Amino acid sequence: MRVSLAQQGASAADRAHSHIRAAIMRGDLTVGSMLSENELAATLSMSRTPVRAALTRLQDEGWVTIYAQRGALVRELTADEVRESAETRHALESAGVRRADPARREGLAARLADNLDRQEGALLSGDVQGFAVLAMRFHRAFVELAANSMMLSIYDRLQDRQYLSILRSADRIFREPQQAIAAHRNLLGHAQRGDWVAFAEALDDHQERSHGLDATW
Amino acid sequence: MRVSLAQQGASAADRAHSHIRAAIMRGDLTVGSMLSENELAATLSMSRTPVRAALTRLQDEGWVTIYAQRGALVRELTADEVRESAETRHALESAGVRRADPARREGLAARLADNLDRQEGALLSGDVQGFAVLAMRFHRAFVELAANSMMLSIYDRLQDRQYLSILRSADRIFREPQQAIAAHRNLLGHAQRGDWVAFAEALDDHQERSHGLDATW
DNA sequence: GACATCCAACTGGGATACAAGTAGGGTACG
DNA sequence: CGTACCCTACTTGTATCCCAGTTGGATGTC
Repeated sequence: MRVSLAQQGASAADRAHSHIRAAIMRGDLTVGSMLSENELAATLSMSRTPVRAALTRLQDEGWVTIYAQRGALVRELTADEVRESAETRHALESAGVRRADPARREGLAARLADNLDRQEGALLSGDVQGFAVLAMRFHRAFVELAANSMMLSIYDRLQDRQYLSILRSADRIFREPQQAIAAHRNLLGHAQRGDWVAFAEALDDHQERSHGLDATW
Repeated sequence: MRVSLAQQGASAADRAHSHIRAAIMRGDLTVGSMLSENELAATLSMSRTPVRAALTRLQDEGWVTIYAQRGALVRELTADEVRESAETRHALESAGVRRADPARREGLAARLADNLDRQEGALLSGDVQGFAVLAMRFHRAFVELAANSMMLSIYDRLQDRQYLSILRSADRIFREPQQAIAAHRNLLGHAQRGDWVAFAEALDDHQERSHGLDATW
């Protein structure tokens, strides 16, 4: 999730950025609500200037839309965006598997064994949020194989942005818990063998089954 | 290149952003030079506030690094960034070919025939910049196959950011003009047949040959 | 001449002041 | 009662002001 905790050394603009972002992810600031620079500045005990900078960044990242002279609206992801994000993450995960050097690949299963166990536990105990975080980390591991920080930062932004819609569509997973786990083990197997073609196809299938065209996990 | 022309309706911050960005791409603001908010504000006849917003955005996009109380430095791409960008663009182009629906694939050769001819012309006449722009459009076409605006916007940002280093490494191409064209035709062939595995491998090769690990074209 | 110190002139970060535009409600008029 | 209008209370966008931190050169000292 990488909700960067408000560091003491950070600038006011950074604090504002992470505060607003966290509030949206928590559901504290609901989709469709209008954000006022004045209001935010007051609650954060700072002036409008850093708040404004934060909102601009949040717009670049897709969290809000700023309407001139009217305000910043907390955006919903459109169906298209959800699909496009899934396809983009697919591309990055596949590229990670494709570029993985053998040493990294072999360590992968060991590194993810614990994660998979805990996924199962979360599914059985009905811990939606816990499962979501674990699954996100699981998928991220494939991108990490590429040893490419640029891909990772792009991937992280897409995944974070989708966190809410992932939570929302979680029930679909919980109806057939074993299938999701099986799909994950399947992906891991392909990745470990370095079979990126099979991986890509399995990931297509996984994305499809998990939620029509929703998030990836 | 998409150097967004300074629109009259745009805000001062937008004007500042596109002005500075264009100046860097033109080589007017050289890598390593220090930008002063005051100075930029003066030449653009506006206050520091919009300039400041523009510089912040440019930092997010990787063009400059802002040092507190010192100024904004026009950044050079590190070798790592060049490599990582090439790998990321590789992932997106391959994904485009993979996701292309047959109808789009078939139109591709026709759509790029003219481009390829003009590439050849630019190579023969020694028009470096012209060739660079054409080659960038050529590669972009593969991403367009995915019909995914998110991928495209990510790709565009990477490609723009790399424009200068592409120009710089152009001479390597001009030493063996026929090879570059042949590689492009080869890529196009794989794409048209929908053979994304072969496409990915050929693109690896193409990137390697064009410039060790430099830009993609 | 080499080095430490200090100071003045910068820098960007943030707060505040002002300008310009929007939306919505109250009011006057038909 | 319906409608057009206007005015007020908001909103963001930009300009200006203040502050703290950095830097590099001038100065004094050894």
